[in-house]
Amino acid sequence: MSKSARRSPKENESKQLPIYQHKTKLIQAVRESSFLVVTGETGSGKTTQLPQYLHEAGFCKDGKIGITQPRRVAAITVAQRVAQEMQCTLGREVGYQVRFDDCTSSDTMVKYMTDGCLLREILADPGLSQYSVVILDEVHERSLNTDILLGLIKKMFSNPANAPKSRSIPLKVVVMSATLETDKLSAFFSNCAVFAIPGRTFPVTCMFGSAVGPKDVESTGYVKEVVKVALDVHTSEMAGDILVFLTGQSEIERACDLLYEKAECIDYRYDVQDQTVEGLLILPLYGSMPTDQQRQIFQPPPPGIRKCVVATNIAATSLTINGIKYIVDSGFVKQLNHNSRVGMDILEVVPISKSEAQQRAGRAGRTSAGKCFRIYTKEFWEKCMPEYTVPEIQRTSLTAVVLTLKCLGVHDVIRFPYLDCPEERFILEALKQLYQFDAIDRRGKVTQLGELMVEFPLHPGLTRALLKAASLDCQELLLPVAAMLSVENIFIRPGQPEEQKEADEKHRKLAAKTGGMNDFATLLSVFQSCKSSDRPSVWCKENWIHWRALKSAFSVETQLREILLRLQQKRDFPVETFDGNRSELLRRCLCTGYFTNVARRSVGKVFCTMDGHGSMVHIHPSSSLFDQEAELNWVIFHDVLVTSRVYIRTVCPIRYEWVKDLLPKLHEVDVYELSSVAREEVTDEEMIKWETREAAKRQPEVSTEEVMKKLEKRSNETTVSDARARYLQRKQQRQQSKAL
DNA sequence: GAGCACTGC
Repeated sequence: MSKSARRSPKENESKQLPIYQHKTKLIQAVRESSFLVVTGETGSGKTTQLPQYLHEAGFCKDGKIGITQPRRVAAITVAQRVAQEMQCTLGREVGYQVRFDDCTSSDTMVKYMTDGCLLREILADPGLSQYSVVILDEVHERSLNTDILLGLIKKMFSNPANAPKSRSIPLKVVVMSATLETDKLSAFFSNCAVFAIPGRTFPVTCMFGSAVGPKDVESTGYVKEVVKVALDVHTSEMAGDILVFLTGQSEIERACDLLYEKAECIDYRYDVQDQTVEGLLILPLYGSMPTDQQRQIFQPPPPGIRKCVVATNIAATSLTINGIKYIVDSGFVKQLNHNSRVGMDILEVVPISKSEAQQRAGRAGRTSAGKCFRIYTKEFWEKCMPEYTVPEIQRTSLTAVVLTLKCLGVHDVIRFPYLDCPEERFILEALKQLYQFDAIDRRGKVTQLGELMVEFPLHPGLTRALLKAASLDCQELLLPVAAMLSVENIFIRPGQPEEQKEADEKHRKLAAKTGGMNDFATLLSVFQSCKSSDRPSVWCKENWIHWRALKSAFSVETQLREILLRLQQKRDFPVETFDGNRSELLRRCLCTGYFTNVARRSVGKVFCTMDGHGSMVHIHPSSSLFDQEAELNWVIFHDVLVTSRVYIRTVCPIRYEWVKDLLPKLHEVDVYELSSVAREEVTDEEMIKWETREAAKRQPEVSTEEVMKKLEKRSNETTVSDARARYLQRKQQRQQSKAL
């Protein structure tokens, strides 16, 4: 196809982009070496232009150009724009692939996709033989999947002997990032060249405040302060919209309430048409908000009225709002951190990093020069805020990641080339869990079961339960449950007390339909009731269920069903039989994947986990088992939430006999022994030595009951009580500030 | 006796 014949009306526009001047040199740089780092801030045009340049320069002769994005919307919208610029139909030469939506064809030469999709492709084709160029975009965001891809690609090149032989020509790799830590990226890829492209944004003036200092890391006074600053901006600054960054839904609603109170006006929730307060349009924005309400954010305000969006971090990367000129930054974010010592995820409010603060400020300079009002002091910035956000790979449970790596032939998961290494105990914990699920054996080798498990986009425990169900021919029970547990929370709990009462009542009724004693069964019932309903969205509204979440659960269930069917046709599945009732069948399948999440009643309403940490937990009030008088001695649970107490959520009662044979597995393997196995494949000789040592350690006279008694005596983990103490302190301060 | 940020397969 000739260049002149395809001159696009957008071409002149593309030539205006900062990247255009570097076109020849960029193509040259990609030709000359295997790796290239390209840096450039927003507006440089790197995401849309570079793939086109490479396409034009003939890089598609031997394969596709693949470009990864951390988010679905980005992959789709960028592909749309590039297809338009190249004047072709989306899905032909230019396409995209995200979960549930594959818009590519055999003609596709330039393919945008999410990083998770490319990772899945590597599983099927470790040499990425279809690609001539792989471009990893937004690497500075350090998403889990991008980090894994970086390591895998580095490994692919580091040992030529290991390199897949399916390729005829060497792969070209381009890593694109904002101008952060570029030296680190270059060093990671054998000191490759770095290409810097200037961005095209406007200057943002940042100002520090006086309200939050180093002593206020635990306080919540920032909501009031943020409101004050926003009102100041409104009364004293030139025209331009305001974006306020807070940490969560309740805070945002409180801030919006305060904004109205201060301006003596009506409640924004009741009169959507009249949200203006003395020329200020107040709009909350957070992820779980209904989509039609979210859409309002993007509409320009009426003439003469200033828009003030009060948002979570969703506005930092995922959504871009036009016309923002002022930022009010609280300096905090809500972050999910995995704690390997307790095997729990803890959601906590922490100060943002300096790089994140700059990212937030940058949101004010998209269309013109802006201002960023930070409510914290310069001292807070210096003493409390880290340079960079801890990458996801260092604060997340690695069970699924380690299984993926193992299936890709990475035996030594500890010495895998990570850009930033996760703590060794995170990896050991993952190995231990995989061993407990029978996904790997004692040598750390993937079992047949593990090979099946890696195919499912689920947490390995849930996959384990699903596969058990499949072998008992009752997958119909588990498929919906697995789907429901892997989407966002489906139960709506509104802020208004009256609505809250109504929602709780509806949810209680839904639980009662299945006997009111099993939260997993409730999920199954909600799924089925909604699916068989004539008007599912209306059914959801009536029952205070998130229609959007349920819709995605339907898609997930279909996908899981397809994967299962494919595997059943391809491989031999173990077949077992079971006689017992349906409720027992469901619970027994769940036990196979959740025996790491078993708790036993200790004293009164307190339960004690059996996972080796012996944490004291309570059943969450949202559970149908909360306050049940019935004999409840053993339960399994889906997750843990640390707030005023350590709560377990999505719970169901089980019989001790069902997990009796599984529980010893929790203490069978010493993680430090596993670590030596993790490092490399051991020889038979070493293995025999190790097995002998293990056998000596396993004393047959120690019964499960005794192990459990020992476990119950262990005190609660300090980090959990720390998190709890922090929570209580915040709550108290909040109440005090309310009382004032 | 109730406090779930955001992504992704």
